[in-house]
Parts: sequence; C-alpha cells; structure tokens
Amino acid sequence: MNLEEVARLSGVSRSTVSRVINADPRVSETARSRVLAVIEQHNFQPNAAARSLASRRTRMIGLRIPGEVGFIFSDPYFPELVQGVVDACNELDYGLMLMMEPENDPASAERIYQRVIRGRHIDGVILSTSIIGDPFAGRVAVDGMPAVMIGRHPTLATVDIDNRESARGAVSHLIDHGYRSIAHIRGPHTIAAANERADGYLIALNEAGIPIDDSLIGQGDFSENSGAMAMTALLDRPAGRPEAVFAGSDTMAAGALRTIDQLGLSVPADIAVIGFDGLRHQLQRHPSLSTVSQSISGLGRNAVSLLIDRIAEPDAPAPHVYLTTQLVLRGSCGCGDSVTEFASTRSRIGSPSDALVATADAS
Amino acid sequence: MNLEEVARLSGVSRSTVSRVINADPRVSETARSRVLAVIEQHNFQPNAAARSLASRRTRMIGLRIPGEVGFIFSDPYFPELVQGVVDACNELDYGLMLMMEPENDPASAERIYQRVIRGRHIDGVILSTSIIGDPFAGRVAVDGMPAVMIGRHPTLATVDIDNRESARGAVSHLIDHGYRSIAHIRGPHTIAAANERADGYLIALNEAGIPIDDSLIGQGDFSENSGAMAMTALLDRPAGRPEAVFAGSDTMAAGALRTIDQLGLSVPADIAVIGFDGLRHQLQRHPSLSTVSQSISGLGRNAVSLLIDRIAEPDAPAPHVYLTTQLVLRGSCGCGDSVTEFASTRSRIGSPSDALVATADAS
DNA sequence: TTGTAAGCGTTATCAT
DNA sequence: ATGATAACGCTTACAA
Repeated sequence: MNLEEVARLSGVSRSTVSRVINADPRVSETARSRVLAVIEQHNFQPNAAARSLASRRTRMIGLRIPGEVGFIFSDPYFPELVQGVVDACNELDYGLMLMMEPENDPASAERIYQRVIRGRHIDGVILSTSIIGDPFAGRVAVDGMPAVMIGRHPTLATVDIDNRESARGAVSHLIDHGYRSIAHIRGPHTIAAANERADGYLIALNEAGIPIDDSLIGQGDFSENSGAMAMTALLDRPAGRPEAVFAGSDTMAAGALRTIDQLGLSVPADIAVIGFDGLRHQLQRHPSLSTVSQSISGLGRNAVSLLIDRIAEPDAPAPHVYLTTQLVLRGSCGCGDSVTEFASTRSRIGSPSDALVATADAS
Repeated sequence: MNLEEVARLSGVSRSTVSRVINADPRVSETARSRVLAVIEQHNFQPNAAARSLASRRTRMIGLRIPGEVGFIFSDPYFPELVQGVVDACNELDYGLMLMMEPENDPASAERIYQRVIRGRHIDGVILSTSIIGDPFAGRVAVDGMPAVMIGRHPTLATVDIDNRESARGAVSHLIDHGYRSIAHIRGPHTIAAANERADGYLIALNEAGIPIDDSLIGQGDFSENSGAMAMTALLDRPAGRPEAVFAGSDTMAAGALRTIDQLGLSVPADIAVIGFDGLRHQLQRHPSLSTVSQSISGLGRNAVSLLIDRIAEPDAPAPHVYLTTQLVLRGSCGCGDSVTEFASTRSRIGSPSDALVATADAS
C-alpha cells in the first residue's frame, strides 16, 4: 500500500493524498474525507525513507553522549536527560537516535559520525556535555548539521544552567553556616561544567576572604566511587578534616556520605555536605542531602525545542538559554532537616551572570 | 555531492560507484581505486534516505521500553541495557532509535507506533521487558516487523535468563544457611520476570517443605523506595521479623537494606539479604550484597545480534536464547564477606530448565 | 481546488 | 566488469 494506491482507491491524484497527509489546507472537504476514509480503512502510513528523500527532512534528531563520559551507569543524570529529550520528541513527532561513542575507539566514533551526520540520518543533533577540546561541536557546524549544546559553547545554540553562580551560592551558604574549612570534590578537568562549579567554589571563598587550600580540593569523575575515594583522602589530610564539603554532583556526594558513614562520623555534626543536581534519589537518606537542584529533564526538553527551531531556521542567531537552579536546603548542610528554602538563579536567555560565555542574541 | 557526481569525477558510471560503496566484488581494481580516491577526496557519504528507499532497509533498529516501567530513573538496569544495545549496534554499523512511550497516553503511544513501525523507520525492534497483556509484541508480528523480546514470549525470538531457576537457587541458598522464615520482595504482577522470580521463591520453599506464608511476600515495583517500604512492612509483621529476605532486584534490595540500617538492625546477623541483577553499584556497601548476577548489557548485545539475524532471515524459526546467571555470595546472605562462590545456570538455546516457555527451534 | 510531472539519491535488473 | 535504465514512494513546483 502506497500513496499511489490510496489515490486510486479514493479517486484522486497522488498529490491530493499527499496534501491530505501533510495537512495542506488546499484540499476540498469532500476530497479530504474520501482520502482519510481510505487511509483509515487500510491503515496506511507513508514510508519514512521516501518522505525523507523527497522532503530532505527525516524528522529524526540525534542525542550524542560523548565517549568521555564512562560513568553513564553510575549516574542517574543521563537517564533523566534522555527522558526529557524523549518526551519532547514524542510530543513533536520526532524520532530520537541515540549516539553513544565507544570510549576509546576513535575509528569507530568516526564511522558513526560519517554514517549518521554526513549520511543525513538526522535533521539535527543535541550534544549532551561540553567536553574541553571535543572536535564534535566544530564538525557539525562545518557539515551544516543544526545542533544544540547542553552546556556551554561559543557559537552553537546552548541550553545550560549557571553552574558557576549556583556553585558559588551553595558554598556561600556553607560559609554562612560558619564553616571556614570547606572542601570541594570536583569533576574532571575535561568537563566544562566541572570547571565552572569549581570556579564558583573558589569565588565564594574569595568573597569571604578565606584563603584557598589546594589540599581541600579532591578530584572525582562524577561517579559515586570517586566521591567516596576523594572523601577518604580529604578526611586523611594532615591538616585535619574539613568542616564541610561541596560535591560537584549528588552522585559524588553520595559517595562522600558513604565514606563519612563508614568512618562513624555524622552529618552535619562532624562534617556538612552539599551536593549538586537535585536527584530525586538522594531525598531518601537521613539526613537528606542539601543540594543545588536543576531540572535535568528540563535541559533535555528545552534542547529539543530549541533544536527544532534551529532546524526550521538554521540561519537565525544561536540563542543561549539558561535554566534556573534552586539551592535546596535540607539536613546535610546543617539546616534543620525538612527545612526547604530556595534561592534561585534566574532563568533567562542570553549569557550567564558572570558573562564568561560568548553571548548571542535571544531567539 | 552525490553518487552521480562521484561517478562523473571518477569517469565511471553511477552503478560502479554504488558497487564500490557496497563492496561488490565485481569491480576492477583500477575502477575501485579511482572511485575510492574521489570519495576520499570529497569525503563523500551516501544519503541514508535514498539508500533506504532503494534498498528497503534502513540499517536502523528500535529499542522499545514500555511505558509501564516508570522506574527508569531509579534503576540502573536500563542504562546498562542501553549500553549493551548501543555497543552492538556500533559494531554492526546499525543506528539505534529509542522508543519510550509516555506512561499514560495510549494515543501518543499509538502515534509513535504508526510512525516508527508502520512507517518503516527501522528494520527491526528490540522489546525490552515482557509486560503481561502488552499488545505491542503481537502487533509487530502482524506488521511484519522483525522483533526480539528481552524476556519471554511464545512466538517472538527471545533473549532471557532463567529467572525462575535463578531465583530458586538464591532462595535455596538461604535455606542452606538454616533460615526458614524467608521473605520475598517481588516486582509488579504485570512484569513477567517478577512473576518468574516469585515462582522460583515458592518452588524453593516447597522443595524444603517450608510452608508458604503470604505475609512474607512484599510487593514492590523495582524501585529502591518500594523495596524500602516493603521491608518496613515485613519488619512490622505481628509474626515477627523474617530471618532472611530475597529481593526481586538489587535496587529493591538496596531499599530494603536502607530500612534495615535505619532501624538499627544488622545484616546478616539480624536479617540476611539476597538481591537479583548483579549491579556493580551494590558492590560498594558493607556487607556487600549477595545477589543473582546477570549480564544486562549481554542481554542487549545478544538481542541485537539475534535481531540482525532475523532481519536477514525473517522466516527462520525464532530462537530462544538463555544467558547464564551466577549466584554471587558475599556478605549479606551470611557467607563471609569477600567470599565469592558461583553457581551458574547454563547458557543455552532452547527453553528454560522448567520448560514453561513455549519452545522453538534453535537458530 | 486539483492534477501532471519532475525530481530526491540511491539500488537493482538487465544488457553488453 | 561496466553501464543504461527502471524502480523505490514520496514532495513539490507548475499548470490548469
């Protein structure tokens, strides 16, 4: 069954059937209803490849998760992101192609790139994490593939949160509690968001006139285990254990809490903890985790709608959208448990508050 | 740049270029090298839609995760499955389309089905979870879409583990420890694997002559929280707390352990715990979780390769493949921590050991 | 409002 | 081994 046959059965031309299917207003009611009846009766569905070939649009977008993030298993970040992207795709009748490169296989990554991007399997692509030095973002621009970065990028359209200001706020809050020896468990230097959060940590200390102590900065990779190990090192410092720790993600915070528990220390009495992400998961424990909450699925949804816009108007200026975050105060930072106060960064289109990202016009 | 132009630049016909691209042996070395040079030079990549239209194959497969599983966030099962599927797709140069239905929106689910399956966006589909009464599996067969079920199904090709035998083994092990009051935290009745694991639990008790006590069977939904709540109820039983609990998933076991911790009870002294899945994640805690370990990514990889086979030979008999599981004994069941013994179910093609699944010929 | 006809960029068949 | 040429099933001017 194809357009031709539907046309024959409804006594109209192929073009008219095509118009009906594509909701073209230039069709008479009688023709439309006849065609729709035939379509209904035969449960006809137009062939995707033929549509794509003729219209030069596939109604598919890609979600690219870089090979550098080997922590997909241990961090609920990606499942939540995918959920947001999928939901938006479903609403807009777009298909989603998952592009995950193998971790250490550039040849394979290149094959995937060629087939999917240059072969025009998709109309546009969402890049999920700003990796320092990642060539992918530059290439899609060269190949004329519409793209949206979740994270920061000077020329691509972006959806992001203000990582630096959010982190600064969290650490300032710890300082307000009276803590002065505040540690940070940071993510990889190759991931932009990790650097921005570390920047926010430094800024907050500077603002309070607290000297920076490098031994208070632990290195993690966003996995729970790395958080636990970094915490172990921080508690072993010759200079003594810190009064508080700001973890670059809730998952690393969970690891830190595990270490703290195992050593028989208590939170927040012995050491206060604040995380970053606002994963539902971390609500369960006692005391529950204070954190910078962001809507990860919201990032995904916004990225999709932005991308669809850009597919329609590839030459419009690339917008940079920033979503709000909330500082959610619960038990682990020293606030009474079940207390929830909010301090929001502003949601806006433009540049983050510190104006470090190259700006672009709003859409 | 298209085939035509490559042909012109290499001084051959379009057909020859097509043959080169598709590794057709009937091309002279001279022609092949000339064509390859031009392709290389212009970085040519054939258009996916045109290929699909002419060849009637898209080189894309779908992974369908049913809307019934609302627990995607809280369970690392799906990320790991996706990883296995993606890896296999990458190796075989197939693209992966994610199909996740919204939870309570049949109309939207239907739209997705029509567009993707009937519109022939994909060459085949992997169905990720056997849901009782789910019409999807039946429909793909009707629509002539090759499919592989991860789980059980009478007519479709399947990749699965022997849930019942694995669960029986785990519970038998608890019985061997001397426990007689053994609880089970089970998954939803709509999910086949949950029922099979519950069956295994009952069988093990029967074999040992231990009477079934319904109050020892807690209901969960595979989320950590549901495990915690079920455990709370089990510990509150008027008949007293059980000596051991077999959880239908590691995630629910983690919830149960949380409850046990919070009540100040200790594992395995006060209560022994065995989980199911073998998530890396659960290795970290003390005592670490004894569990039935399965290779979730292996299920995904096998499903892909099986699916590709079926796309090539849709009329071959549908194989049922069973992967091994291991009973991994660590601290939580009462075995000394760091002790690891293995009891494997056998990996095989055919029917599970209890022969409850309709059999099919091996491929 | 409708139909005609020319693509879209491949693959596949059939000669040569 | 190579080249014409006809599909593949749709969209989209352009005509009517």
